[in-house]
Amino acid sequence: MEYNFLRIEEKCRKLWEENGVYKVEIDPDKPKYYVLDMFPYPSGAGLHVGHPLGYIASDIYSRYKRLKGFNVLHPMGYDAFGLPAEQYAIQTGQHPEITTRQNIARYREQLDKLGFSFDWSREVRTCDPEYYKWTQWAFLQMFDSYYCYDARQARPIAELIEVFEAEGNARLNIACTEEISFTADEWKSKSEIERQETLMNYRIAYLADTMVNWCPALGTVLANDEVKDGLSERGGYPVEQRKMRQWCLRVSAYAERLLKGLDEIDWTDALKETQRNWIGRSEGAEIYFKQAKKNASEENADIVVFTTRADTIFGATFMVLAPESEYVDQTVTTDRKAEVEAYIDATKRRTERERIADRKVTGVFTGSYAINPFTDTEIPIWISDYVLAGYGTGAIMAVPAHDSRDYAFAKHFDLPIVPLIEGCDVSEESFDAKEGIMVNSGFLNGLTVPQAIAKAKEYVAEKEIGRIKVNYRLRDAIFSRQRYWGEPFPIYYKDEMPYPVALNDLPIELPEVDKFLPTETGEPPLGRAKNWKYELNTMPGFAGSSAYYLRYMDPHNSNELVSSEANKYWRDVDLYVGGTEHATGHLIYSRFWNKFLYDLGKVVCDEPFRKLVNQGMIQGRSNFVYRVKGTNTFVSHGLIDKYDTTEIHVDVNIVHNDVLDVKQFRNWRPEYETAEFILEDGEYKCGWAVEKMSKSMHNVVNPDDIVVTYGADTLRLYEMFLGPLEQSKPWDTKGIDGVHRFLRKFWRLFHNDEHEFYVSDEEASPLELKILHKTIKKVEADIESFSFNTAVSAFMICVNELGEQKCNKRAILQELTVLLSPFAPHIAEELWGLLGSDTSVVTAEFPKYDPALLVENSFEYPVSFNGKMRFKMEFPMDADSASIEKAVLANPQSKKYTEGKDPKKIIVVKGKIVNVVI
RNA sequence: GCCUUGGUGGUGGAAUUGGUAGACACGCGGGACUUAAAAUCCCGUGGGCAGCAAUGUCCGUGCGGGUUCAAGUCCCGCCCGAGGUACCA
Repeated sequence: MEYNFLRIEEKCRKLWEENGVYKVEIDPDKPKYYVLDMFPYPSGAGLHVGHPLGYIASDIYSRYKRLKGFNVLHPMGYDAFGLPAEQYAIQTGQHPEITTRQNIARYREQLDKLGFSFDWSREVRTCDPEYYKWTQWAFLQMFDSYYCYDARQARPIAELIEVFEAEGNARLNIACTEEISFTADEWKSKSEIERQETLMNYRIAYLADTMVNWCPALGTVLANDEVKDGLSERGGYPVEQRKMRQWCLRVSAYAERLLKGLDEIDWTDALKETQRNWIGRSEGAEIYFKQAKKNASEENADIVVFTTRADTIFGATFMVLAPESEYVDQTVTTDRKAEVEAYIDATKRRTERERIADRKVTGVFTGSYAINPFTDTEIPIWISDYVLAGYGTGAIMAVPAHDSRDYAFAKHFDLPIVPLIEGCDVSEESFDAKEGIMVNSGFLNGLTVPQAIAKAKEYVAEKEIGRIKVNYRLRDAIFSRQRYWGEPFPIYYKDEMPYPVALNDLPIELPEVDKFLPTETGEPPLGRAKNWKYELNTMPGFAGSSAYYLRYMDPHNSNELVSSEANKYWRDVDLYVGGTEHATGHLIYSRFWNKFLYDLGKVVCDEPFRKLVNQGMIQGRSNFVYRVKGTNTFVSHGLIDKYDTTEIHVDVNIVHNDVLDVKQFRNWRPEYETAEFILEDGEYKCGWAVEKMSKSMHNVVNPDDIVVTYGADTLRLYEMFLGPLEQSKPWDTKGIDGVHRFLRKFWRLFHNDEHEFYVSDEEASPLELKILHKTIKKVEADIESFSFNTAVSAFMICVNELGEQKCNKRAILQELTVLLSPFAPHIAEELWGLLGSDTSVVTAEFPKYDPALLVENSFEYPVSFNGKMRFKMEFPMDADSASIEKAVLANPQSKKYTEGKDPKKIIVVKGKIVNVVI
């Protein structure tokens, strides 16, 4: 009976399945623990070895927590709506639902082979109407809510209407799209449509004309986090700015809470920092600039700017408006009109990518002037695309001496530069640092920059020439997609105004269409559906993934997203494992969504994910062969300098430790059947490179292949052994043999030379117990700190040491088996059975280590002289410093290093080291 | 540019948080078993110098300084890689 992993693993899967060992129910007698993986998008390529990395880690932790007596919720599902399935559908006509279902089946098959302890009875799929019913439901709740800054929470729209009827909106401090004001009478005199339009200004899910990232190639808009460098994340197509009427979510209303919440959760600093930057809180002031009389009428509104450097206002020598700014109309003078329009037109035509690519200074003068409220001087108003319409007020006061962008602009258009900080040199570049003493700044002179900022803000507020303001970079999420394969909006239109579908009518199911393309008139694909009376857009990918962790708590509930009983028991995700790529997308939206549901009283936790661990990405490691040009001869990597060769990617699955399997290579492709090889040391050595894992580079390693060759337990251990979980690393099968060897050795501890299962009932020796308990202690500490690579090492050391002892004692092996079960569940289960247990190892108890067994009675002290370790000495554990000092000096070897001198000092660190200073 | 990370043998990576650098594994070299191979096991393996040898000795954690009895670890100044972000006022 050799270690036959294929037989063992199949047997275990069946056993677990038949006994439903991973099924979990609410159990008030046990503490809960919720371990969640970011659910995968089931792509057509199937699972590669990179996917399971995080799943293995979370599975180890889940199994560990189970052994520790926790009631562990560890579910899995699929993020099944998305672009690739739809793109495939457009190309082939195959319905995305069919391909998605096939892909899911394939994923499931692959996942099952790896021995995960998921409770599949709780599986969710975002494209399932029973699931997206609750996505639609949440949307309607947002449609029916507004955000109150004073209460710091979302409230029902009905409440707002009451206030409007009673006193208008003057006293409200609420999140809105546009600042407007009206009285109760004005509200009452509004028509139904006007009222709906007004309410739209406050809804958390609202419709608005916004600048969106439009991707013509995909025919849809994209969220900011779906655009990378001006290209779409999926497909890499150009993206341009366009004004469109779109559904949006008022995420920005939650900016402050999203920021504050970060302080309470156990995420890495790097990830929290990324979110903080994305939210981008900046404290500053809005300052009102009057337009100079000579070219302004009385009604012209003040131009409001946002600045974090109110202290520099004495150096504001001009103003700049964004080309899309609403101030453009009131400032442009008749004689400048043509030029200004030409400029605005030109900027509109440039895509974001073009703007990033060539960063030339461009701009145009409006012809108008504004009055600097601090200096009372007139300053020109310009327009330039370096000012963004979407941030602050879309207008700035330019301080060329202390802002590099303003500086470049001033130099280019020859505008005055006034330095405001003592001793700074602005002849070559601006002085952007917030340090130094103010000069040329009236009443701010002599103050330090931070003092001046505070004083200037105070002044602005006092004189009512502006107000103190906190600005956020975080923008509302665009929530419409002009796509087929997504959740339909539960919205219908009457007189062009949107109205919610009744809750009883949910879900609004995705209709059938003849093609998955936009209609001839340019409407989204849903425009093709017969008798479709609802919104034609669908929801974006992040809609379905924003609250899926709640649905797992109560996945079959048809009355509620999650029952309050289930929610009160499972509360929040204790451990969330996934990639960093979701830092500014899913992990912001989810937190927002959860906070909204929290405001509604539907969930009990404000933050959804208590602890978050990011697994690193697994990159591909490509291999190359080198063909001599014009021949079918291939040269080993060490000899390529001597030939003129072409580098060719070779399938990594026929390369082992960078050595090509020549026979398999000849069979790989027909054209290589007759290949000749120039070998070195009798082998063909391949070149290699680390690249993204992809089909075209022939470096995709499928977990199935590894499982067939080595077994799931080896794969699990190896992926953990590869290095720290958080670190990105190339996949490399070098070394997998070592891990497999460990499992075989482990197996042999229980088997005699005739391959029969054999354990002795003898009592374990103190040394054997010590080995075991040392391992228990180390492995437990490593699991707790997610240091799975060192835990695997500890197992290897343990087995080596027990092997030396020829230890096959039942007591030792029983505990060791349980200890190993989170890492290599199949082999552990099999041995557990062989040891005579009639229950599964899954339900065993994690062994407790006994500190008494680890106590040493002597310790080997390294003895150093001037910090250099020279030799070691044995001491009893209870030796005191004085006796150690004495013994060290009495040691004949010491004489050599003290060179006859008396030591100046002797440092004894108990249990650590002795250092003699000469 | 800014933020976050990381830099240790031929390779992946350890190092109890300031206390024996290189655990564990791969690879490589040597040996045992075998007709042979596979499998398995044992020994060696950072570099230099000295020695038949046990061993001794110096140098070594990206670079240059510093603090300390003691630095891979702390401080200051650089260099390089990875990820995020960027006319955010």
